[in-house]
Amino acid sequence: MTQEQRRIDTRSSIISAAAEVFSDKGFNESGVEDICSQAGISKGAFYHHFKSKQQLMLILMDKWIEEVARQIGPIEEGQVNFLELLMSLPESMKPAFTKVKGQLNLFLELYVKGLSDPQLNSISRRTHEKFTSFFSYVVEQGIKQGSIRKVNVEDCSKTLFSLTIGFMVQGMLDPHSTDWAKLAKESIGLLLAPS
Amino acid sequence: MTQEQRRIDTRSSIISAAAEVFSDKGFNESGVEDICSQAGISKGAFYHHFKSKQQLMLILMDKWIEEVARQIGPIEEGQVNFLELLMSLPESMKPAFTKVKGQLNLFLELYVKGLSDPQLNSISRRTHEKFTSFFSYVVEQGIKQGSIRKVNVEDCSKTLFSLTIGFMVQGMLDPHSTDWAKLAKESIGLLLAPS
Amino acid sequence: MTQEQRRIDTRSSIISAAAEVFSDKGFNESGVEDICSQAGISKGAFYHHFKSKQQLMLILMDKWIEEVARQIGPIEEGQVNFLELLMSLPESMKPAFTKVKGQLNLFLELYVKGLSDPQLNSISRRTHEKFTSFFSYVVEQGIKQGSIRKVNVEDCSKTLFSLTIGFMVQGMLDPHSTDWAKLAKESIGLLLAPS
Amino acid sequence: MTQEQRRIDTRSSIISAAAEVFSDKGFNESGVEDICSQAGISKGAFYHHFKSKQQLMLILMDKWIEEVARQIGPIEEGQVNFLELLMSLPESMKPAFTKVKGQLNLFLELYVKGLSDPQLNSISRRTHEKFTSFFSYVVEQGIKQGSIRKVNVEDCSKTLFSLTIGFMVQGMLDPHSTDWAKLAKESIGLLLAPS
DNA sequence: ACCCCCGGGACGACCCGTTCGT
DNA sequence: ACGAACGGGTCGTCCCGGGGGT
Repeated sequence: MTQEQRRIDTRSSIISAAAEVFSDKGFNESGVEDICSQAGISKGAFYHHFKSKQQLMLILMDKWIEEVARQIGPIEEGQVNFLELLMSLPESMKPAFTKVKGQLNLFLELYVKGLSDPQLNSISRRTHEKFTSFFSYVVEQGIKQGSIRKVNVEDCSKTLFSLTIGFMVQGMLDPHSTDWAKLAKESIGLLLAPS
Repeated sequence: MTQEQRRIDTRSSIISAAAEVFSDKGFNESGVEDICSQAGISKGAFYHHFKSKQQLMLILMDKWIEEVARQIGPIEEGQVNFLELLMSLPESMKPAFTKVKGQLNLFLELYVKGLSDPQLNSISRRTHEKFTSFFSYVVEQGIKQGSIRKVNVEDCSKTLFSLTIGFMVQGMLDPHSTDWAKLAKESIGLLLAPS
Repeated sequence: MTQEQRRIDTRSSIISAAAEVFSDKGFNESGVEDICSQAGISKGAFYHHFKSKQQLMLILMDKWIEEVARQIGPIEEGQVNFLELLMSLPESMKPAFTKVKGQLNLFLELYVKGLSDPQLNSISRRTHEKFTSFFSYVVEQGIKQGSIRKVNVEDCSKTLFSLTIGFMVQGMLDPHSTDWAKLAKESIGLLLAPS
Repeated sequence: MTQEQRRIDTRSSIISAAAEVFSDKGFNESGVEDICSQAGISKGAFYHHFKSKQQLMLILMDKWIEEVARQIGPIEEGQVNFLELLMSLPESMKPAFTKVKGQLNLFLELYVKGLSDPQLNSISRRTHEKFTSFFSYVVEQGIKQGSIRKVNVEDCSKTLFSLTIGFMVQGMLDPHSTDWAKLAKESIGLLLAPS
């Protein structure tokens, strides 16, 4: 039991150390050594738990993707206005994003690398899939409900994904001069409100 | 003169070799050695012309940014419908993008890195600035003209930039299943057409 | 008793795993990990039974040497022709060698290392001693018997050892093109048959 | 020119440093670092000249093999007694061997590894070939000349190779108690002298 | 007493961007 | 413009110890 506990502790201390270090300096610029000393363990321990730096990072990304999926996932069934849900999303995710602010760097770095690097490709694809399937669902429901204009669901979710990425990027580049959440909200409104 | 010519030739051969190699393997993964052998020169020559790998890359990005600016820049004054100009932009840039397809990888990689890395930050900022100022101009004119709905110009250009980045990314992830240019066009229409 | 049995089982499973792994990949190239997983035990168990990889290997070699000694050892007292005994030795050992074919690699590797490495020196010395003392005995008897030409016994056994090693090596290098046992037999005949 | 000279100097200083270090500690036990500091150069220089530790060692072995081939190679055409040539060989090679005494360790280590390791196999094969073809030639001539008994040339050269290896090994194990060259001479005599 | 897992930390070969003498 | 040399840094591996658990 104690043994099992120790294992888990060490493992998660490595993971959170890695999250921090990667976020700080980027993947390539982070050494395994850095992560180890940050986690207070040895390289032996590191390679006992993970077979490579890359694998650790993949795991990290998986967690991130699942985390995001969990945040956008649960739509309270009930009397929701789906358009409003969508429009309020940026605002409601703001705290989540600012919390893991550093992570976003890493995530985007890897996401973009995944566009061309076959080894990381699944990161990009899965992220894309999580978001677009969510958007598709919401838009579809909104259309049924009448709160969202009749649009092509597939296309629409892709456009929404564009906005998501685009505003993320701009939010990182210049976090303060603009209220990105508000802007996103308005854009969504323009796109989807019934005329 | 011959000296001068040779100098310029070498320099540009390095640059285009770098463009190719970087695009192929990414910045970190490309060695100076690779670039040199691709350009058919020695490391001595390389460091004679550029003081570091990073500097070369910065120069490369500069060229890229200027190139893009040149492509979107010249608006034929005259009887243009500014909304249509905007809407046809994705389509008209398609060949330009597919031609330098590999470059886009590199550009996005660096652009995203620049979001957090102070050394590369100017890449991201300047790119953003080029695009948004162009969008601002066009939207402004369009509003005057009446072809574009009355919107906040600043905000609108940011939204357009979001779409630009977002569709670029998705276009790289999955170039064939969707006609991204058409989709972008429609999105722009929804956003900007006078109601 | 059950305890004791288990202990012995584990121990010998480690030993035979080591024999296999070492033979396969050589001593340096074999990791303790490899041996453990091959034996189906943990590293902890390994170090419970043996104090180091090297010690295990020493033990392994000891077994090998004793095994060989046992094979060449028992000479049926009685009406043997000692020359014929010697000449038929290569043939009769052929099956023994081909069976443990892989082992021979390891043995020679360590034997040769032992020539210069003080830590392994006893391997080489003891092997040499086992063979030469056996040869000495046989030759001596053969001379008494008259089946072997009058030669210097010491020198002769050294020459026989040379042939042993030499044909082993060549047999490994090229097992099939030549009938090494037959060749060895003839060589021995030439050397020892009474003129 | 000076540049070229420097290149050659460095290269050969690495090679001789490697010869020394390898001989001293064996291949696996020698670090690239050791070789570099022994040669008074940096790791960068090392990898500029050789692509791996292994490749360097292969080159070293090549040189060794060629060197040995050169030593046994040139048979003065003229009035030689081929049997005597063969019998005096061990004696005449004694100085050559004692000079490169340390090398022999390494050579045997690699030779034996080459028996099973495909990457090193050429070392063993080529060595074997150099020796046996030399022996074949001499024996053949000796037979024509009448100084050597009529034997199967191929088989005979293999037996001679056995003796070569066998006495080398024993000579390393115990250099002083026995006059190996003399012993080898006698063995050859027994094998090849016309009856 | 036997065995397991976890961990330690030194060290391995190799690569890299860069400088400097020619 | 060349290419030899530099030397610090990389990830990953290795052999081994020690504290829990059965």
